[in-house]
Amino acid sequence: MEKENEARERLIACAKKEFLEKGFSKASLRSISAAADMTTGAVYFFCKDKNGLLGAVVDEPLQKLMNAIQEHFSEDLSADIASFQHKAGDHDDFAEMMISLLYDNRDALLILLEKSAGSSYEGIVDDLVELIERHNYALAEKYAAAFPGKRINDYMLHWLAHVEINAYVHLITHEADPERALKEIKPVMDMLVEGWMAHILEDAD
Amino acid sequence: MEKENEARERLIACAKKEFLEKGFSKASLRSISAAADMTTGAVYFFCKDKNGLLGAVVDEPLQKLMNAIQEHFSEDLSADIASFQHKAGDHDDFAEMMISLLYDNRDALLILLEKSAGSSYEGIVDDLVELIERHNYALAEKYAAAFPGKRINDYMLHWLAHVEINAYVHLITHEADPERALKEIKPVMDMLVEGWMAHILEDAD
Amino acid sequence: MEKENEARERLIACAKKEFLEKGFSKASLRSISAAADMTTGAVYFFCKDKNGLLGAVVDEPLQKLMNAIQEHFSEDLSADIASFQHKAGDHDDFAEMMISLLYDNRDALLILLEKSAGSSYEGIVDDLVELIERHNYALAEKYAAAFPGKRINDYMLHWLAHVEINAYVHLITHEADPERALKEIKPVMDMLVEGWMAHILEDAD
Amino acid sequence: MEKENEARERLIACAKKEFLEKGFSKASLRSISAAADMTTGAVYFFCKDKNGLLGAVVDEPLQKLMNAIQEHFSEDLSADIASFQHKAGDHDDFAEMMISLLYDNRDALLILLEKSAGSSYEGIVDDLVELIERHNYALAEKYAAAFPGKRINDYMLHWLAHVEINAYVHLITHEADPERALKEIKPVMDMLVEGWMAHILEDAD
DNA sequence: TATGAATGAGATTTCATTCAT
DNA sequence: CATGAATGAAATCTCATTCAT
Repeated sequence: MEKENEARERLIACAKKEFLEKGFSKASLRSISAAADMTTGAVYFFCKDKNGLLGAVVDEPLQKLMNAIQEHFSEDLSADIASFQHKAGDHDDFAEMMISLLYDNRDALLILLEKSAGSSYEGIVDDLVELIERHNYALAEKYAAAFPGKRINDYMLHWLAHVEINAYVHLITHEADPERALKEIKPVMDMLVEGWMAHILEDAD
Repeated sequence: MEKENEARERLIACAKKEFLEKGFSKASLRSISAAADMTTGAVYFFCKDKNGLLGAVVDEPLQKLMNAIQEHFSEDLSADIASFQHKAGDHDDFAEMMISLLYDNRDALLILLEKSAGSSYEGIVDDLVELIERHNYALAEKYAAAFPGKRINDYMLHWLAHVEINAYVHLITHEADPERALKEIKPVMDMLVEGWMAHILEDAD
Repeated sequence: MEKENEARERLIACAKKEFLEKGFSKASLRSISAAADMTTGAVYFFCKDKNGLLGAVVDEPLQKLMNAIQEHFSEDLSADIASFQHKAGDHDDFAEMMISLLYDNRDALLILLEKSAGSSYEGIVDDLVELIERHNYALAEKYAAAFPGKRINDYMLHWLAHVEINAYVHLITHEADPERALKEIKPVMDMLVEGWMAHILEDAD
Repeated sequence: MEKENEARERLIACAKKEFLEKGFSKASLRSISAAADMTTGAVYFFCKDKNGLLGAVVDEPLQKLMNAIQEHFSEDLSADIASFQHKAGDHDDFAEMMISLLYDNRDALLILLEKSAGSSYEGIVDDLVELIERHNYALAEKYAAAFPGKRINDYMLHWLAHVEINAYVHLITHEADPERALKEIKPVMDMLVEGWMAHILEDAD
């Protein structure tokens, strides 16, 4: 029973290695299947195609990540946000969750976020950015309500979402140790919150 | 007279288009030369190889960019930096210069910065980050001198250089109009300067 | 059962033919695969590359040849060489062995020895010459011991090794029948032995 | 006036260099003309084609060599060969002539004899062998007249012609200095003469 | 369940040669 | 006298994918 999965897991492990080293486009199914000690034909038994093989590597971590973010956001928004002072603390929670998720599946997520060009996942970073962006937009609207004569700076909003995601991408790319990563990311997130509050609104007209 | 360069320019224009659409790796010399109405052999009369063709597209803009940055930095450092308050204004100059350079050759630089994976230029963004990082490190050391008991946060320094470059990459990617671009980038740079001053130093030990 | 190797053997047979006719460099994988009734891609399923295809043709005969020579030499040297008069007879054994090996795989060895320019095998004749040369040098040193005031003529030693190898190359090139070949090679080898004994030593200074 | 030949001579010198390094087949007209600082088109002004360029390099030395050999042979045969004892001395003359000719145009002749595969000159060594062979055959017939019951060993005759030519090819390949070359070739030629006399005739059936 | 042979289309690159100017 | 642009065909090699067995 378990044996049936052995080959599949070997395949996925080898695929992960190759994708990480060469990126999706340059990865070769031949060399992956050779490394996994099977034929190219076998790959097509386990997965639909090359893109499906990438899916086998990244789908689960991706789902976990998306779910966790969305769950966090729904709590975040439904909570009564009396003051934005609490944001920093919230971000600490968010950072801890993200780092725990990211480092549990670091290789797969590195592939997904940085090495998936050419696959159906190549726009995934933009999707994440959009997710963050939508959430932050809701937040910004509440914030703006307190400042008549101000309006949301859309470019800033988009760019900050972009930077927030890339802060995590940069982190898992450059820092292998999750504990140090948590220490590194905190001032980064603080800076982003401060920047958010200082610049997310601009003068109307 | 001008006719002599016609074909070459047609080739480079078509190459630019293809690189922009597909990226270096997936760009096809066949389809480039077909679009430029010549044989693949002819491409090799004009350029050494595929990488050389990319060079023909990006080398000049790249040189201009690097020279301008380096020149700016040497002025910047040699100037007497009595107070860091002036930094914001300095950044305005830098931003204007960058935007003018970036938008004069937007397509070529988009290719260089975002679509050059697989070519000899693929590390260029990291090179630029390093350039900024070295400059900022020198700045940070002067800054740190005024705060005993503090030391430079190396991760923050590197990440901020990274973000600074990517702010410009993001800008030319998402904003086609240089005047609007200048307006968009200003609060971004302000935010980075504020973040820099607030977080570039950390408590020693 | 045997059918599984059919295509591979067809390929190797066609490659042998083409290499023999055109030499390695001018041989075309396209025309080889066309002759073998398969696509060029299929060639790369069976072999690593063009050089590997040549290997598939010549490796086995080459190994046999090298092993046989080396084995003969180790017997030859370890034997008690009381008198050099026996050399002629020894050479008969050597000649018989060589001819039997050479004519068992005549086409492959013709390719290897005369048509492999441009491949990784192109220095193989020199390697064989060196092998013979080293062996003959050891022999010459024993011989020289009996003649004080004489020393080994290095150029002659090298040239004779060269001629010995080329005598066999010439033989398989010009004589298709192994029995006649054996008859032809005998006086040639006799002449080389006589020449060796008469000229391998020169007056010291 | 002389200037007109400057470019041509530069071209030929560069061609000589490239042919020597890469051999005729792998030599590239592009790289030759680039080295000679002219366009590929210009090559076709000076020479008919690639083969003609090789001709420009080797024709003159080749003619000199052929003429000298033929002249020597006609003297040799017309002379009254009472005894074959004189042959050794004759060979000394021949050797001196050959070395003088070969080393006057060493590079060109090296190309001709060893690097002309793929060109119209690729059979030149065989032509020279045939020239020698025909001459030696005439000699052998005179020799045979003195030994009834013997006949010419055709294979030996051909092989010895082959070896004689290759002795010179080997010489210019391995020995750069003409004086040392003359010293090296003498025992080689002696050996060949002795071998000739001992083995050129075989028992008639 | 898995194999291994094979495809077919594509990739980049090189080359001798030509010819209008 | 010489150029420089261009051709066109061929070269080797790589790849994801398929399918009979």
